[in-house]
Amino acid sequence: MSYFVQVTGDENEEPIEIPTESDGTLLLSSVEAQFPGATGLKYRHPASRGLRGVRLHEGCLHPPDEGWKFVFVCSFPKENKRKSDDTLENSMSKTQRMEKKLQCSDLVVLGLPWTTTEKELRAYFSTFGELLMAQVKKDPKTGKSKGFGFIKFADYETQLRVLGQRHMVDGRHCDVRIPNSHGEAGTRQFNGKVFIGRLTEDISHEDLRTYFGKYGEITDVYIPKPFRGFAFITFLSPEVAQALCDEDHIVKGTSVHISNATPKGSNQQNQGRGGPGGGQGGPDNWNQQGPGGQNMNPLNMLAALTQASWGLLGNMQGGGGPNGGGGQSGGGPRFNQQGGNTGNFNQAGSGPRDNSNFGGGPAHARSPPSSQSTGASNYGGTGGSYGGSGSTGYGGSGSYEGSSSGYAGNTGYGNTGYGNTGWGSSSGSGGGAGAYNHGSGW
DNA sequence: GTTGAGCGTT
Repeated sequence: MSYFVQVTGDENEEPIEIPTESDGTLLLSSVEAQFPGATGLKYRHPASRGLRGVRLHEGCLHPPDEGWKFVFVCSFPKENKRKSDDTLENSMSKTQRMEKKLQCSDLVVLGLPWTTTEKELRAYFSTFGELLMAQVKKDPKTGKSKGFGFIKFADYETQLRVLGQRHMVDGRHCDVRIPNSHGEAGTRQFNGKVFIGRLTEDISHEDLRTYFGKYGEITDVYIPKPFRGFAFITFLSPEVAQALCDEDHIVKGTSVHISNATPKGSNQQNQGRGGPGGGQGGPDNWNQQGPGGQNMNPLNMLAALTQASWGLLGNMQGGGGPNGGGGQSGGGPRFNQQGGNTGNFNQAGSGPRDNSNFGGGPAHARSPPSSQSTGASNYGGTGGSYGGSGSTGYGGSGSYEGSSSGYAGNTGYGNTGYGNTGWGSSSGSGGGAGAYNHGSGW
């Protein structure tokens, strides 16, 4: 049984109760579920009146000597501070307004303890967001749990978030996946996972979170033990993950290499991932795939991912943006290394604290907030949302090596583009060379 | 009374 810790994003806000693990620790991921971008907790000690940090080790927050009896306040990296949910909900509503609402699917929860009840299942997953359904499958005769269940969330972002990480229910690691009841390959949902190579042992979970948190909200960090020289980081936004791919970054003085994390056992660079492969499995189901494949450039992936996973397709008509190239052939998005003016991923709002990102954080900024320029956004147009009203221009002035490509014409989201059939299915109706518009997925 | 990869009586 777990205890509930009162956590707030700001000292003046009403706390949210977040369940601890059975060992009494509180998972940072549980906190992040409610407070995206949080990197730790602090509390005001009654005696010293000072703020004290909560010990964090490998994603587990350890209670102070006094226990979890205080109200704990989230720590955020520098300017990343944000109120718990305004950014989230703002961007969400915008996203949903412009698109048919991103629909949640039932999710299967594998690996539940035999003893976990529906109530407990609900209690746990409710901490991520509104839960519409929770059931534990049982043997009709004995009434005993079969060790798995199903849940469904109300908000798609919640689903994304939950899919993006491992879970601990009643002391057991559980996996949440999109069900494949129809036998075949099943549905692998891209969850923004990247492979971090050339890692050194002195780089911790926290180091990775701190460093890469600049680029977007992180939902999971996994460093295999014993140490193997690499790690996986999962971003809430697949775009952020893809944008970082194939880059070198200096973390704690070490140059680590970021590349795509692909499911083990299939080399599917060119297969279009028709039936998205294997599950959303644990970290060990992933291995590195060399970045060299011809279709593996970030833009390709971005195209597919953006369309597929965010369901912007039907409306991705290009043009119209401030710098829009008209028609359906806006230039491909260019990711600015340093937030230059051509950055299509800079949001319209010019400030470093742009509340229009999907994940709340600098989700689409290719660079840390501090270096964001005032470049107009072609990503969403008005309001700088992920497809706000008005412009839908994805393209714009920044092209990729001069090629232009359309982003329109994907087949959609729910049952075709993303979830169940595959998501390399862009039809490529864009103009120009269409270089990034193939249905080959990645 | 056990178990630990998987996929749902409606």
